[in-house]
Amino acid sequence: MTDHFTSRFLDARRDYIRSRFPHLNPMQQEAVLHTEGPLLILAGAGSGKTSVLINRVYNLLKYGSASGSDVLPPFASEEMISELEEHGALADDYAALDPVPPWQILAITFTNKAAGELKSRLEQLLGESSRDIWACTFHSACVRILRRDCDRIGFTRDFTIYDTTDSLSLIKHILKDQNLDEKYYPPRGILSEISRAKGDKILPPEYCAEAKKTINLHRQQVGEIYTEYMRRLTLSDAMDFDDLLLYTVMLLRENEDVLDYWQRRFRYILIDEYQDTNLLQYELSALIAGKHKNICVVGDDDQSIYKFRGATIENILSFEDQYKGCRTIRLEQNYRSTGHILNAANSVIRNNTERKGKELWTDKSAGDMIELYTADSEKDEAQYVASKMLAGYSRGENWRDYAVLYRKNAQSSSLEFALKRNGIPYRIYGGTRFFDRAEIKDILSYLSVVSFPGDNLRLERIINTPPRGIGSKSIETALSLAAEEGKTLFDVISHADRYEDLARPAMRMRAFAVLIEELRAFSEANTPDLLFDEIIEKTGYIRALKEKNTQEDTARAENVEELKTSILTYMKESGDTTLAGYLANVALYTDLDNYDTSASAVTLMTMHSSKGLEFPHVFIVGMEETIFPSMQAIGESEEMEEERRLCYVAITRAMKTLHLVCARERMLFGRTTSNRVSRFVDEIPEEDIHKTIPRGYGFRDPSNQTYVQRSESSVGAGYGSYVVRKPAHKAFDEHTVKPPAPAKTEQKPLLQLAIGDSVRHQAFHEGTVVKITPMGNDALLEISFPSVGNKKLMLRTASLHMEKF
DNA sequence: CGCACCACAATTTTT
DNA sequence: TTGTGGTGCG
Repeated sequence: MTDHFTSRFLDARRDYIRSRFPHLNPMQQEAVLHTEGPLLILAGAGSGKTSVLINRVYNLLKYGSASGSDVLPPFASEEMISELEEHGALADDYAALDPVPPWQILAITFTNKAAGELKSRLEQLLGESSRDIWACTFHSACVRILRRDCDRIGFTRDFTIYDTTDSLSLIKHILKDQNLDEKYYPPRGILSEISRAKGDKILPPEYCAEAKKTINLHRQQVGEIYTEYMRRLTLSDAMDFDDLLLYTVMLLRENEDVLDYWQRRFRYILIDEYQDTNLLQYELSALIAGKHKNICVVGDDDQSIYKFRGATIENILSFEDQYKGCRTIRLEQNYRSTGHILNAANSVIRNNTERKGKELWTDKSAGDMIELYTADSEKDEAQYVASKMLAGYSRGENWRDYAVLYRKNAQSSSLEFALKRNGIPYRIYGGTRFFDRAEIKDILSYLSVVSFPGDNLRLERIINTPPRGIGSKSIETALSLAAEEGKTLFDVISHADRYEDLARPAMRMRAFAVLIEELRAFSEANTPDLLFDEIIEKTGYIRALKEKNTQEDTARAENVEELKTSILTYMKESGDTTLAGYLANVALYTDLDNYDTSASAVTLMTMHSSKGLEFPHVFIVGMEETIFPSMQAIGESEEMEEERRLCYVAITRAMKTLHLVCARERMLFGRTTSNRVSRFVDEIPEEDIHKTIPRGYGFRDPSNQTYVQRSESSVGAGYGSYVVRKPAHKAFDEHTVKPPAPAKTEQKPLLQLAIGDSVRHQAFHEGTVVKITPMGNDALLEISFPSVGNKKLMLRTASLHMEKF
């Protein structure tokens, strides 16, 4: 066989395999075909990276290393070449070289949701065999690795996972015990300091040593807290989120056989959102990939928005140095957004200096221009958003195609009100999470304590919930007794009668300990869902809530019921009926995992949570200095760049239309404030954005341009508008001179309605008034619309979009 | 021991 | 403005 033959065979094979991915562009194909050795994919927003990931896995499973290898199969022949070239029936078999078994692939994503999506798309493409692929987050991968060998690092198989709330409350306890003032030692700050240390692989001894050198008393004290924090976690057989990574790295570093096992096991590693990884995650991936070096990372330095929680953009910026001979592929064709939107995104991000440099392009049309609307107030801002949505809905758009993005969660409330008043269905993501609710934490604490009574933190949480006459004083006494004797709180309360100091609560404490023992015995023989019932029954938790009979407590009781659903779902989906398994799963679970794209409702979320999602129509509200960019980023160039990346992320969520909204004044911490329009708006080229200032603003812009009327037929009264044809650089003057108060809101007279009246609504069409409830100088209407069902609308708002007939 | 009231602060967030 | 946490009283 000649070299010529070899290269002909390899070419034919590669071309054949490439032809199996006709739906991908050449760059994407390259990324799919490069199977051997390190690969860095710089994937811009909307460039189809998920597609690439999935097809890469498909290629590995189907053709193995064939497309990336120069090894010939045994018995390579001329016939095989022609079969490949002609795409014959046997071509598939001839092309394959050592197909990769699914269990040798590890695909790491950042959220459970992304992992779930990856899994389901792989299953669609590959069927059954995709089951054995590890598609999970760093954290859940670590849990699985740790469970196998946790005895080597001094944990039991059933170690529990502390979430941020647990960690926070542990920190608070330690502060209290060490007589430290939360004012000078803010628990959140301490926790993120500890988290940062762990992320940089600095353990308490090293941290304390470093702190001693600095003669910084505060830091030394933090070192003490850190030491104690770790000590107590270990005592409770618990790990926090960072520990999962930390201990896994330590396990692999210190145990060659374990490292060897996992290195052999995972021949191919894929990591998504690499720009969001920290040092620990980098090290973990380097360890596992250490043998085969088949590591493929996907990321976008421009979308790195989590530096504040320890992500280091360095990982992606220096990947090429860390893996010599690495292949870098850029995916710059955007399949999501139309021209103006993309141009705006490129123009904004170009102002950052710390980046690899990447320019998105599209072969789509320019599409609609970006709209900038300058609202009066946050109320007006919200009403504008609602009106635009109603207009869209009346043109046949679906609610689910709309999203409103904002910088911080607190901005959601005015939007919520506006959407409610207008009868627009919406969903809010973020804010307080289901698993962070007190009642859920309570029940989960019961489950944890049943699983491991040595967990002082959680035992303390439930010892008097619902109230059973064990007050904080008694708990404190018991805790210090436990500390003195080196026992757990549970040990002490089990034998409370042996301690003089606990004479009074002794009976109640023992009764509680007996309750836990009984539940433990029960859990030995029963599945978690039955244990849940038993806990509710024996503790009277729901009963206590229902007795209060307030609306809030009823909602709480419902949440608790909902928790049972989560247990049942877990048991059904994983086939695992162990309590420890469920608890680990729950700790790693978040609300975003519940994100349901099929619901017919508009989406409200922070720009951060929107990463990875896309919507046909996007509104970004609060485009004002001190809000976005946020107050704390102003004057800090690194943070400003992160804000700008956030802006880039937000803009690139939009597929067809993008509305930016700023408010002339808004209520901030109970004060009316007025801020200049966001610098990011200025960074968008004039030809991509169309600035609207509502009728009634009688002020001149600095460049003395005339306002030109523009017709806006689709939206009702209140949003007819004037436009600056060649807008001034700023939407309004930079010193905060307030323009004369506009007289523009609710120019339409209120409708005079009675029950039974027929109305025609702009978006919901014809309907009949079925109920009117006066509320102050407004009224709550309930109108029956044959096309959409019953809607509750506020009279004042609805009058803008509705007429009587 | 539980509840009510007042002071105080106030991004972003996944696991 | 809103939510939280601490204190003081019943």
